[in-house]
Amino acid sequence: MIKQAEKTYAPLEVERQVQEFWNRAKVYAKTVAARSKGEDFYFGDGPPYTTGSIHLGQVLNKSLKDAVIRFRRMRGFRVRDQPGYDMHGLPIEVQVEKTLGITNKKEIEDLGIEKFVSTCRTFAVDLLDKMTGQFRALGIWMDWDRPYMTIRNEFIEAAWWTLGRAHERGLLYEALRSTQWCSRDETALADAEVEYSDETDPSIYVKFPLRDRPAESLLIWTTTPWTLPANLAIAVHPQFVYSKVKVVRGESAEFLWTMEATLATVMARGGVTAYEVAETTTGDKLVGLAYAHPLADKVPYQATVTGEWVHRVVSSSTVEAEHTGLVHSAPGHGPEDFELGQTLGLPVFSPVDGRGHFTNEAGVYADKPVKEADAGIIEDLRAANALFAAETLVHAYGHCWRCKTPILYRATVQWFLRVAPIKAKMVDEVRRVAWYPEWAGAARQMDWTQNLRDWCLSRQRYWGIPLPIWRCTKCGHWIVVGSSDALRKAQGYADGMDLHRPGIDRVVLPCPRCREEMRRVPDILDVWWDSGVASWASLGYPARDDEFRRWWPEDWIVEGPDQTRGWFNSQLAAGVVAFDRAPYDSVLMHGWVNGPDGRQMHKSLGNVIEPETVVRKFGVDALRFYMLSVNALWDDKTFQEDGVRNANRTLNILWNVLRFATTYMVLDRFDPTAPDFASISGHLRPEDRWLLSRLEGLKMTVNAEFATYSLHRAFRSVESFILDDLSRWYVKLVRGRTWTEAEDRDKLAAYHVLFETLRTVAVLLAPVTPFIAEAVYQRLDGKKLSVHLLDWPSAQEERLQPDLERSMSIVQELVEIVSKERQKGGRKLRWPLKLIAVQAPTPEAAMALETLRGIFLEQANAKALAVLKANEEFPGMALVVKPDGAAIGKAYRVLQPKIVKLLEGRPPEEIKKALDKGRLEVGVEGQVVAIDPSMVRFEKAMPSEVVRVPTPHGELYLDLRVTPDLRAEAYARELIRRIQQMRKEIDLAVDDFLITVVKANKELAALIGGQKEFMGRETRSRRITFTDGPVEAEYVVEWNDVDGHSVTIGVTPVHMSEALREFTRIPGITVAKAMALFDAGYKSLAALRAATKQELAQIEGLQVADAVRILDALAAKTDTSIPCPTCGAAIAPSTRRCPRCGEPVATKAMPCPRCRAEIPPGADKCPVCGFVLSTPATAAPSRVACIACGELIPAGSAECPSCGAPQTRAPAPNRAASEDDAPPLLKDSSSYLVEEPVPDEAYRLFEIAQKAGKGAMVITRTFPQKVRERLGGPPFPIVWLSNVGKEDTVRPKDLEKLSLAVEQFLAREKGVIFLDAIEYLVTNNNFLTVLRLVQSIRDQVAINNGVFLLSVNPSALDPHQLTLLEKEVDRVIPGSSGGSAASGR
RNA sequence: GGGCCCGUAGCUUAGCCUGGUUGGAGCGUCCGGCUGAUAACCGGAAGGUCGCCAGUCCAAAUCUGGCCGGGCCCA
Repeated sequence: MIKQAEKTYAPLEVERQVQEFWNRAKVYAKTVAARSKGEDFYFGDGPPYTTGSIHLGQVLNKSLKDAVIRFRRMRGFRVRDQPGYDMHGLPIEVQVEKTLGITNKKEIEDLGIEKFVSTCRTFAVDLLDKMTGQFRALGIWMDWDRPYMTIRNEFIEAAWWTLGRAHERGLLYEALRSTQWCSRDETALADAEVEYSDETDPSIYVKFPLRDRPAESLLIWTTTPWTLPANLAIAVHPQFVYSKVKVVRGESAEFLWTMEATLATVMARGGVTAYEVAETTTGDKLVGLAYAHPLADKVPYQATVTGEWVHRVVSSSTVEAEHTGLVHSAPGHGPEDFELGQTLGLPVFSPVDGRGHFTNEAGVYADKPVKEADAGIIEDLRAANALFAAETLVHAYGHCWRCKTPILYRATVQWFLRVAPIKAKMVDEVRRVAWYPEWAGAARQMDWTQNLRDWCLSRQRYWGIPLPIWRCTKCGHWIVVGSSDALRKAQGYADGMDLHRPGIDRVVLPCPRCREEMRRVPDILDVWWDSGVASWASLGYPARDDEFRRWWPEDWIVEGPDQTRGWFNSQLAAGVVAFDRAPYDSVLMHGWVNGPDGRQMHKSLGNVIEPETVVRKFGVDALRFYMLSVNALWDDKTFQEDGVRNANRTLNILWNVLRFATTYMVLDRFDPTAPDFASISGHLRPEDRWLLSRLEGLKMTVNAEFATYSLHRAFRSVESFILDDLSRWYVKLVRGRTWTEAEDRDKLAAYHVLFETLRTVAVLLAPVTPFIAEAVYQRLDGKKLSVHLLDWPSAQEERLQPDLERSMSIVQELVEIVSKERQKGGRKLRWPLKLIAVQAPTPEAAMALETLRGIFLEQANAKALAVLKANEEFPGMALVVKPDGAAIGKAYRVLQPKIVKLLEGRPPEEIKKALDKGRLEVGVEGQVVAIDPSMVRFEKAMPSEVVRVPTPHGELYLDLRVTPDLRAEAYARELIRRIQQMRKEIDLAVDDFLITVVKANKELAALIGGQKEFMGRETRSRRITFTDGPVEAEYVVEWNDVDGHSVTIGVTPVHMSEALREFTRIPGITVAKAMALFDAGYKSLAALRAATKQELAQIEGLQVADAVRILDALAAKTDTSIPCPTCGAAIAPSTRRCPRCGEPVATKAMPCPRCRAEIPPGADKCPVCGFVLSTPATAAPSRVACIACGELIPAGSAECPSCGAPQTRAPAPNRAASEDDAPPLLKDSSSYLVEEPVPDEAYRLFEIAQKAGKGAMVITRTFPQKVRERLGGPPFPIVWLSNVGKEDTVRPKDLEKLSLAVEQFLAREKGVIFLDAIEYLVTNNNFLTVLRLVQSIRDQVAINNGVFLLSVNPSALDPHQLTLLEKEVDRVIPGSSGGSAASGR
């Protein structure tokens, strides 16, 4: 049933209601269940880190996921939608450290790892809950009750198993390497964990004196002075050209080796202006030169270290041609230095500890944090005369991405994944996977993958997946434990124990080689390994493989650009390690959400916007809509609150349209299922067909755009459909139709179109704005429990009407031009135009104006439209009098000038009229002069108030001249507008009436006197009076400027709408009759109850039959259905389980009808004997093909959800029987109209009644014998309508005789009167006479407890006539070819 | 230095893949209109070197190359 939408769109309230409804009716679970038979679709959720609060980027991320999941479900897929959380790692460790008030690893160990890790767990779970709450509030439908968590044992085992696979394939190794190290967290970092940001560092040029060449030095450049104590060599590029430069400063001269190419720049750095090149050579010639370490006296190691290449110039092709071209090399620090050192056999000297402090090996610098030592080192260099230049520079430098500490390079022993052997496969997989946009894969991911280096997997921390490597304390043999099974018999292992540290550290295994103890390597795994294995870990693999076999690999994943090196990469690597393939088949990469200034949101920039703030203002739907439609998903977004405001505005307009539609539908008790679409389709106006065509086009666009994830285009097209097509055009066009009082099909057609359109829009919006989509659907339709249970519509191209759309767009353009010209010419829209002409329209435009003439005139507010040929003259040309001076002068001499002036001053039409009859006599200076046709010529001219505009569709003429009639109408409209505003101000119900008094000056009153009826109709004024005295009314407003006049308007509400609504609910009581009742003093149902039949029958406009009806209706039991407490559907009071939502209705236990055992509330069957109380409504509906388009639709659908075609009335199995589904039984005292081309259903009903023992009488045109053959049964009287003139015939014109026959029959017995020849009667009589006969028979059966059954072929009657007939009966029944449901009335 | 993305009105952007009416919107500004979906809404005007320069083409916001600016990632 349609419910009126609330007056204003309150997004937060809508969200609250809908969330509450979803929870109450368990809609999410039911939506999932409804697709349980669909094709599998494995969506992989990239696990967000549990930070406790979500940011706008995550709003985009999850909204996008939600939209696609919902879309897929509506397309019939069974979607795996388990969310995930990344819960291990440094951020939580850091947070916990802060909470516990500790700052380093030692303090953690002192506190106890046990306590630390358990605090981390508590934190993580708590943060997870908070985030889940926020995601839920965003309307994200995922399986929030069972997310995958990286901290679970089964997840840990999956990570172990995968590492085991790596080991099996020989990809795991332990090595001493220069690694990126976070000194705060005291752990190694992987490439993926290093984040670059600007840092100010020293930039120094240092001289390294050559041993065997006095006064000669090598000049190097570095930004990390703290690595100089560990310097062991200086690298040159063998092919670069180097110069020995003579530099003279003061007294002394020295020689510096530096690269030739950058000589000038480098010298400038050192402030050297005078220098000369003493020698030039290539790098290879310098190799082998020995130098003295300038800090040898500060760092004892440097004084003692020996080796072939120690403190020598070495050759390296990695040296770049910048700065001095000589690179200081410290194999214990830089990765390239390390590699170089390894090949040359240099020692790995790394005098820095895990905390980033110099060790004792660093001599005087011992114990200092390395960065703090920079200044001292620079000073020492200066003192040693080794400093050439010292500056600072700002450059991108790596930081720990979790704690932001600048990284150090430090040589440590770590565990690595060897990438080289699998890289080719990874690259192939990047190529195979479908990327959206394409460059995210082909360019970005490919670039990253091709440059991959070995992956450092080990971390020296606590809160993470323990590295499953056990090593023999004696022989050093190590193994990888691939599952907890392998630990089962181990010492210290208990079944089901938590696999985290420190418990796992106590597990000891026997060494298979030497039988000694194996202990776990204390490291934990990089958290990226956690997420990398998510696609199978979340499926419980390898512990069990049922889910894995069913779902894996992921069909689709979507994340931001940071995941190129993050999750896209870790999954790819882990997938290739474990299964030789990427675990995903398609990847969508979305952009960043930046702050309003276009920069990334950062606390320090003060440009952070919290999702919560935005949601509070505009609601979740607006935010989601904005996020998914503002630009292409893969482009970065500059978040603008105005954009969300705009989205909210669009949704508000949608709501307004809904409000508009439902307001009138509810007033008219519109039932979208009856009469059905087929019977309406003949009444569709061009604008209706236009909108439906646009709707199909919209479906096509949305579907096409969804296919390539161009969601912004999909949703923008929905938006412009709502705004332009639906709200700004269609609603404007149909407004008038909804005001029609009568129950006519034209209005029903408009309702149908509005209904269909809004319903479809709700469906199309369901993925992106799930709340308002649900709200719209529930108010409109609600046949299904939720809009999210509906099937996604596919477009029917054959329903497109491109010609009509083209025509409409031409008319729209022309209307637009007219309004533009009106604005220029100062004619408001309320002032009608006399005439619009289009000259030489293009063929398209001519067709448009022909088919859509009415729309054009109405929207342009013009009285007439003329279409002119190219050579035709504008019909509104003005007549101009051209007096013939010579002819007049000849006749009247000196009077000539005065006569000419006088003639020119008179209306030309008047002169022409007189001259056409003969001659015109005018008085000049006391004389009467006669003007004959020879003295005057007439010309035609374009009046100045006619505007001529060229348009692409033809030349447009607008006649802006105002006539008294037009003026009257304009003023009437001015007053109407003001009265309407007053209605609104006193908050009067739309369908209520007024008494209106208008005080205006005589001139105005006289002008608009003729418009009273128009004004009354438009303002629902039962009476309008003009007065010149004081205005007495309930509400009076003085309008000072009604286009120049002062008018006082008084309105007094009649307050009868409530009563009218109640009264018209009684079958057969029209609005007019209801008003008669009201006027007679019956203002409520209670008042009616107190009335007697006689009293009612005496009311003017009412008949005895009406009185009977009223009293019957009041006596009858009122609607006994109750709303389902869960979903609000109307259900019978005895229902135990709601057929719509499937939720229990009963709150009390009841005894089993069979065994008397107690059946608990909500149960469907007896727990003891199994007796089934009612058929469960949730039985999965089987699907059948639509008879028209072949789309698979739920069995029992009345209409195809895709093409709208009505389905034959195959009774759906398992459907709870309701009154509407049952064959309509003929009730006594009632009249029925069966609409069908041939009277099959009517005959069937008649037969049923007859078999039930009712008396019967048939009035027919068919030969009586044939009727008897067809109906059989006991004999019954037949009135044969025929002109044959036999005794038993009645001539079709002789309605009196017919009426008499009926009267006699009813006097004899109370039976069924079946008339199947109404069309025949109509063709032979005035329709109103036939209608009166119908009324009379109807009234007679009402009084005599008979039944009147009328069969009609709808296409044989004028629709208007059909409508009138429908109004006279109690119930209209669509026949066999008409549709499926009967319409109650 | 390398890879990728972005650059269109004051702001946010569509259009670019697949070249072709006069480059569309929204916000903001100014001016108007409308009035029972209106605490709304609608229209008009002003506002554009489509980052710049070349090239291809009958034709370039769109394709190609180069440059400039911004961003992300990598070195």
